[in-house]
Amino acid sequence: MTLSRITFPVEDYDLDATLASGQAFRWKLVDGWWEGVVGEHWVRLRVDGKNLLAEAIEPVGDWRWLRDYLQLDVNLAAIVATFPVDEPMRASLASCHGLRLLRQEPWETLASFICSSTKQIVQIQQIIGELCKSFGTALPVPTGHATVYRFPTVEQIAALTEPQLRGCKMGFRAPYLLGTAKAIVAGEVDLETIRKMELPRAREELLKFPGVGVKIADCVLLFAYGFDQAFPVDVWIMKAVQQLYFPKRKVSIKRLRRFTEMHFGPHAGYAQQYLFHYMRVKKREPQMNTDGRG
DNA sequence: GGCCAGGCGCGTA
DNA sequence: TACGCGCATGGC
Repeated sequence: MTLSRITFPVEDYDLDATLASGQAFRWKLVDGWWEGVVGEHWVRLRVDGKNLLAEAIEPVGDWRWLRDYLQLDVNLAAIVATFPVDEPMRASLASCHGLRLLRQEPWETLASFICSSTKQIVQIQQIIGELCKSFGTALPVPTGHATVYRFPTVEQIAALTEPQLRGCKMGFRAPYLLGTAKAIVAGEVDLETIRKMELPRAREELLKFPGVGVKIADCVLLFAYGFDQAFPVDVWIMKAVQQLYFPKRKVSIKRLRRFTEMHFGPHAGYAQQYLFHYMRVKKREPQMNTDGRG
């Protein structure tokens, strides 16, 4: 098999932060490269100065699948310019320049986040890894590299049993994933149609799936469909908004939601990702100040 | 060994 | 509408 290489000029693209930020779960750092699977392609990535290097197995075609996945044409500075100017956002941006949102395949994103509820990111990675290895189709890889697998198709998952899924350590999420796959195969909800909908209608459609509430729906809307206004509120974001914006009084989830919808602008989802990243870094390095000078 | 993790669904008030 | 709880599993 032939390996194909390409270089993309990039600016402000923090590959490490982006691929490890809990929006995608299949990337592994191997010998300084991020190795993963995008669609039916094994691929590895590295940023060197102002270049993003990519390698994949032929045939790779025009690389558009990768450009789209990595959102290389997005003008991050223009997005950041729409963020509110306040201390929490300043600190969040200071914690990480170049954090991006990916554009992932809807089914993989939906299935992954159904498996994400009350799980740590490392555990989600484990579950998804098991799922792909057990039920996904093997893909060609360069010689000397471990075999990788496609994310299982909707049909492949729908054909399984609950115990088979539980074998991937997903516990009580198994019937949710199975039910969702079956609903799609039965044509009850069409993931491609959602692409063309307005955000509220799109969210409504996703909420029809078992195991999908507002949080998981918003993750899919943001990470797969590119609805930048979607603002997933998980425990970290709850904590972030409560601590950083309302330190003196306890706010209800309802008020908190209304605040985020008003406050963060047309690219609220990006702002959310910076807040999420900031809170996680802050917990890891509690001795550091927000400006990084210690 | 208890606590928590990128929640959801359901029962009860 | 608004809580509160159980649900599997594993890292720390």
